[in-house]
Amino acid sequence: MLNYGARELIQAGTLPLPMDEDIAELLRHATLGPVSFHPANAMIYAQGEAAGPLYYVEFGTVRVCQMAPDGRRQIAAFYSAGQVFGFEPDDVHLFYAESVDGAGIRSLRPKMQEGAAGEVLKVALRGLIAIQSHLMMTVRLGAAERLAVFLLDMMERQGSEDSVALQMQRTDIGDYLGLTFETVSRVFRVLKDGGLINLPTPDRVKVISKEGLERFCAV
Amino acid sequence: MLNYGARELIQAGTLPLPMDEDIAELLRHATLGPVSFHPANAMIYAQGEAAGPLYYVEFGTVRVCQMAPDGRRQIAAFYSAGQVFGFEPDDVHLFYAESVDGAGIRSLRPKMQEGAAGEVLKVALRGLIAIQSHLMMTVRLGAAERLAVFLLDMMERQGSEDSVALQMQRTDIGDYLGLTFETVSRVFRVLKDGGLINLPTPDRVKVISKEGLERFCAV
DNA sequence: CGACCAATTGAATTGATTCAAGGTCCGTGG
DNA sequence: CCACGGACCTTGAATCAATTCAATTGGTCG
Repeated sequence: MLNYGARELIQAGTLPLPMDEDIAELLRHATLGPVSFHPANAMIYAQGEAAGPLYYVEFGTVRVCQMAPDGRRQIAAFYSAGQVFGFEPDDVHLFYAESVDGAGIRSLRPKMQEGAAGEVLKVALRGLIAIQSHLMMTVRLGAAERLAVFLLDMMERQGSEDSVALQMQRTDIGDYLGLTFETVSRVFRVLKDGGLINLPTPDRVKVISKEGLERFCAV
Repeated sequence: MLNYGARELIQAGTLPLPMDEDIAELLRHATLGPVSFHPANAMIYAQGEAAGPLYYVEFGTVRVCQMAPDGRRQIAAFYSAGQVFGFEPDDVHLFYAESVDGAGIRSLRPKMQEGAAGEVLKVALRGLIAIQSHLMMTVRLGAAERLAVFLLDMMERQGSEDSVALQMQRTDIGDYLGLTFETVSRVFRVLKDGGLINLPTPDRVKVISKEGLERFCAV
């Protein structure tokens, strides 16, 4: 369901994929602010703050996270150029957003009088589903499987068949996958020793066997 | 946000709470089928099957799950009397639903021509958010914390201040919390030895210190 | 060159799982 | 009525995966 109104537009995916058509449609019914630059690790909005506009990523990468009272951080999603974030189901932000690597962000205010509500909902729902299926895979998979899924998603997002640029550091990957950064590092080594990937530099992954990665995560 | 249209009606909660107003409104714009009885463990709809109507729980408990190819099962949510389930973001069921303990179910077909789409979306979104925040807590909490959160949620759902009736067995609780049934059993013992709960019977939990349980899961 | 930050690696520890018995409750049939 | 069988729950011991703690390496920028 949801085939009652929002239908076929929603597709599960582990990472929020760029969904050009819907976003384009959303942009058409919205006023975009100017590009503001957020240096690495700068906060975009805070947990607990009143939810305001949406945000459109012009360049760079953004992480949307939740902080537990014990200090542990869970990253719900990464957003990169062309994607929209800032949806939250409440008037107050339950999550906070930060620039990962220096990002250009525009505020995006849907023109409600033009009936943009439907467009907003579509994009919002897709985002929710993406986060949900990411969490679903996270709870049941082991460390190596999680990283394999992550790499395959990144390849798809970046439109590459054999390499991934990691815009975020190990700690971010860990908090996204529910692992420590040491475990992420160790798993990279396991995949490398297994001949599935290469790490020419810490922030670039050369995928040698996509099939090998896929074999891990048969979901 | 989603404060564009679906707003304040959506509230995060770990378990889908009965949301009388919204559900009542949804029922008003829908045709309800007769009550059909599903004995314990009977399937209500299958994974992969075309998504059809929604379902309203008259009595009993229902579990909505996903099966991984390796045979591991993840329960996304439990639904009990007065709740609606069967929402899925696709034309095809990504999840399957079963009766837990013998449940009476009515099919529920929204009357789209009467503009029921909005009502459906509200209820659907709340369900998604509930599942999401449940998964969010699952990934980062330890076994005892997960069970504490679960018990507190059950208390709230059942409107009790000091006891919980467990309609489901240990395996179900385990698959819901991402634990094995042995671990669930062991954690019950730990909580009991810690003086936080009592287990007069395996399916009834007497909560001695709600504060003690809450101290665990400060989220 | 030195300082700093990220990443890697190792060793010990923890937490949950797996495998393997028992124990309890309940319904059925002798 | 009691014995038996089966389903579920509990408990224990060994194992395994990931974390924690502790260096060490590598790269980058003053």
